[in-house]
Amino acid sequence: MKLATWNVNSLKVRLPHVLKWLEENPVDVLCLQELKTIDEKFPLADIQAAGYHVVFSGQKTYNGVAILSRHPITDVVKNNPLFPDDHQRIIAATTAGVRVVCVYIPNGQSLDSDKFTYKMQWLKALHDWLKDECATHPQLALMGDYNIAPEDRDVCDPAAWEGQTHVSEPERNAFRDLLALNMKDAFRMFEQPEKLYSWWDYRQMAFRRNMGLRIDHILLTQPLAERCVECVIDKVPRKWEQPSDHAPVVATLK
DNA sequence: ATGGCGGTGTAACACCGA
Repeated sequence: MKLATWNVNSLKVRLPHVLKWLEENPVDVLCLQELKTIDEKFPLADIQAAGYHVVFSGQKTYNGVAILSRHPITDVVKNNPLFPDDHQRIIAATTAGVRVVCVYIPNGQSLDSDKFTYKMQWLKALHDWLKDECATHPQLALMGDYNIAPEDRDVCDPAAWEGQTHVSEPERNAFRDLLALNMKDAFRMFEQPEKLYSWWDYRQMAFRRNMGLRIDHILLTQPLAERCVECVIDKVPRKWEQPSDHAPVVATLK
């Protein structure tokens, strides 16, 4: 069984990429972030025609998340019940026996901004909610765009990023707090190539120069971690025409 | 130091992302 996550940066623009990628990578579950579209404009028929069940929570212009699955989807929750939020950044559901929590964690902009305060409050509320969710659902996967590079080895140029959002100690502490809910970063369970990232800026030919960050993650509770045999970042669709700036992350469970 | 690029909304540029 394969679980994947991908920030598509506009599903309207990236639908052909998603369909092509799913054809080549028929994963069981795919979490999407940054749909940037209202629910009325969600390409439901195209996704269903590709053989997927789907649930989604969108809004105009920003944010928006979805869960696609080859298996029936039940018990859908939109947003964190502990954190009233105008942004559509969380959708959770049960499929194939797994509680899938799809997140688009706030960017944070800069450490002295109101958006950073929002990010940290959002992360604390996520932790508090997941504490209960993990107890209720022992087989839980927290997947999405975290906008956090957990360690310096997840950053192309740590010196250049110092003092910026995504790499700060408060954010990294929040990431460790999630791991402390007895979850494993699937990517780090295995030997990995050095300098492998999941996001590269559109500017300055950052992808060709591999100037990236690893900010998209799959965290697995212990029972799922025990089943996990591989976790990869697929850089292939980042090379396609008009790509998302993020690459999919894929975990394989036995 | 600033803006690079790309998407959205809207119809020339502002806002946002990371």
